[in-house]
Amino acid sequence: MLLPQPAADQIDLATVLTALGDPTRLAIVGYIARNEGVPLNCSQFLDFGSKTNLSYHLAKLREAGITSAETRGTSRFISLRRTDLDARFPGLLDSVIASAIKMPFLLRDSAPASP
Amino acid sequence: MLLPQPAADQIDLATVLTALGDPTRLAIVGYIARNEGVPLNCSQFLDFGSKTNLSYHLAKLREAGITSAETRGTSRFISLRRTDLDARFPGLLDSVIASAIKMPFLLRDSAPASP
DNA sequence: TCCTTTATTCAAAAGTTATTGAACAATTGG
DNA sequence: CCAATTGTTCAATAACTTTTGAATAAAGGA
Repeated sequence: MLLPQPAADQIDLATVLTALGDPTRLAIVGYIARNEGVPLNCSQFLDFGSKTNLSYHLAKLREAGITSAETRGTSRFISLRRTDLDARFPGLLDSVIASAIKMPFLLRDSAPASP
Repeated sequence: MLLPQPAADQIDLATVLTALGDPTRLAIVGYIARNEGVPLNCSQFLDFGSKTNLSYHLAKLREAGITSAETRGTSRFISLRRTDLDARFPGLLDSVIASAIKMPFLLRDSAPASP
C-alpha cells in the first residue's frame, strides 16, 4: 500500500528545494540514489539519526514529492520518484544527486558505489 | 567594491538548496535570470518584499554563493554567480531557473522574457 | 494469543528563519 | 555643509523546523 504523496503535477519547486536543503535529507537522498534497485526500509537510515527523527525526515521527503513509500508488512519500501521529478523539473534531481554523491558525509557503509 | 561572498570551492550544496528553497528568493533568482546583462540594484526587487526584508534575502543569496553584489556609489550591482555555480554543481542552477521561470509568481513586470 | 519488529504520532523543548520598524551609515548632488 | 538616495543593522517578535522520549499502532511469527 502506497503512503500518501503529492500528485506529480502538484510537486512544488520551493518545497522540493527546501526538503533537499537539509543535510540529513540530502544524505538520505544520496544514499537512496546509490542504492537504486535495492529495497530500502527506514531502519537502513538509522546512521542518519534516531528512529523517530528519521520518520520525520522521511515524511518530509515523501510529502515534498521526492520519495515514494510503500507498506510491506511492518516495513516500508522507499524509492525516489525519478520519473515524476524529471518530468516536472528536468535535470534537477540528477544534478543534485551528482553533486550530493561527492559529499564526504554521504560516503557511508553498505552501498554499491563505484570507487 | 565586491561585497563578501564565499569562494567558489566553498559553496555548499545544502546551503544553496536552502537559499533557493524560499519562494521570495526563488522569485528573486528568477528575476535576475530573466534580466541577465541588465544592471540590477536592490530597489528593483521591492515588489518581492519590504526594503529591510529584501536586504535580508539578498544577503542570504550572497552568503550562499548564489549571487554576487558590487558596490557602486550608494547602489549595488547584483548578478548570478553562474560560472562558479556551474563549475561546482553542474546543471543545478540551469534546471532550477528553467523550472522557476515558469512559476506564475515570477511573471512580473519589466523583463525581457520570451513569451 | 503474546511477543517482536518496524515504524508513526504526540507533546515538549530547542533552535532557526522570516518579518517588521526604527535607527544608522555611506555616497552623491546641490 | 545639507539633504536626498540607497541600502544595512539592530532588536523584537512571530512563525516555523528540528530533535527528543514516551506512548501507540500494525503486522508477522512462535
